[in-house]
Amino acid sequence: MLDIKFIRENKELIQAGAQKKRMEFDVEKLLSVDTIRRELVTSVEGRKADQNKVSQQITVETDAEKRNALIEEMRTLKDSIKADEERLAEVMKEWQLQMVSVPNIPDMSVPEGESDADNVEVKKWGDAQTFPFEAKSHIDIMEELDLADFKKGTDVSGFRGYFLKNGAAELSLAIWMYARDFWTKKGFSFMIVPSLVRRETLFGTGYLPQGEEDLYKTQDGDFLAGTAEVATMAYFADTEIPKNELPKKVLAFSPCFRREAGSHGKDVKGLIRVHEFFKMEQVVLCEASHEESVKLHEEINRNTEEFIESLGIPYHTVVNCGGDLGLGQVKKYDIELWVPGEQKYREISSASYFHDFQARRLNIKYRDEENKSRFVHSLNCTAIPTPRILVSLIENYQQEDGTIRLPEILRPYMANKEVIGK
RNA sequence: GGAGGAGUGGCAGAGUGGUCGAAUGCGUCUGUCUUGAAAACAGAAGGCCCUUUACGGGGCCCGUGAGUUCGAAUCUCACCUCCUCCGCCA
Repeated sequence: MLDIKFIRENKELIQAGAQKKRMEFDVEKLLSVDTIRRELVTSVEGRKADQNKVSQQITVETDAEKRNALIEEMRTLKDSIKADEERLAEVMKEWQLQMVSVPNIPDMSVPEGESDADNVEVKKWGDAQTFPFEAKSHIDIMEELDLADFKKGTDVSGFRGYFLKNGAAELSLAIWMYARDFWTKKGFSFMIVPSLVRRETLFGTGYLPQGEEDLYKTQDGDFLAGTAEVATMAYFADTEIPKNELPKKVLAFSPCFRREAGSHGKDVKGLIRVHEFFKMEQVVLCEASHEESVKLHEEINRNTEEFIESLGIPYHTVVNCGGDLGLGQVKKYDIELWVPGEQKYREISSASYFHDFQARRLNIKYRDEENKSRFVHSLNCTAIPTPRILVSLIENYQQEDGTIRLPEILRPYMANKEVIGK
């Protein structure tokens, strides 16, 4: 959500932003609804003021005759107010629908482009290693070492289902605990948050009204969130955060559920794209300053890069083009890890900032230096998702004998084991 | 799942149809006093929206949304949340 006054004064910017994001949005349509809205509000409120004045003349002491006269006088006024109020309600509904569809303006530095194919590499780390033997896919490696069961996965859970077993299950726990240590050392507070969330939380974070088909829904009308960001942001909804607690940095853990509605044919095997997974997410709230947002955006993205570097997995970072940005995002980086089995980079992390887009919808405020109430800025970035991280971890660390060497940093979390074998 | 009770400002808490954006207490801020602080005394203080160059004017907000009424924190309905008891489950 953006400020309607800002939209009014910057309609060209808004329209250009929507164009850059390849989103259909007509700012003139919103503004014409807004004009009608304001005219109606002014006229209705003027008559309400009259009505209130007359009402105040009627008190307990008013005699019956005068009372009846005044009530009669107001009857036509009331009817006219009512008619316009009904019209206003309809206009407001349309106005709100338009307002939640206004795309946030992408940053100047966001490249033009249609889709993820147009994202621009901004950093590359590590060399895609060549193996002196024939490299296998994580699926083969894991099945041979009895680390996963995809057959049972689909039998039990359905399409894209999986079981993690033995060393892979332990490795998942190890990564979680290492991530928890890594980020708490950087000043993040650790939270385990719900995945089962109410509709409003998804509106607040910008996943609704668009994108409903990607979410699992319960018979009570609640949803299973696709990221811990949803509950974490909603945790702060309708609150005022003391300024000295900003920036607020949270490492949030939760199960995540995604229907992957638009990607039926893609990545149907293995652990790349699954319906149910776990994720550690960085969520940050800060003062309403573009510079602060940019600084923290770089910082949280760098955190994940460092984490990946400590695991020794080759990656590159891309800046997402306009067409690959969500409704509320101002700018986004994706970190993609090298997957030897596919000979390409696959997304592992996504870092976005929103300015006050989410905070407006969720009503998250603080008081600035002048004691003025303002909306915070919000940002988030994947810390680490499991099991997807296992794909590149296992494939990059596979050995000729079919076993998996463990990155040293993880060994303390794996009872000092060095290798995952049979 | 069944029965009952409750939701008021930063907090506690009064208010059951008009004089209530809301008593009172605590807390907060500003003065006076003081070398300074405390105490005491005096005073101030919410959000959203429309309008105005500005000063200002106006509307809405007592969990949320509808309704009754000339007039609603107060009455009616629905929903949400919390509490108590019973049932069920871990």
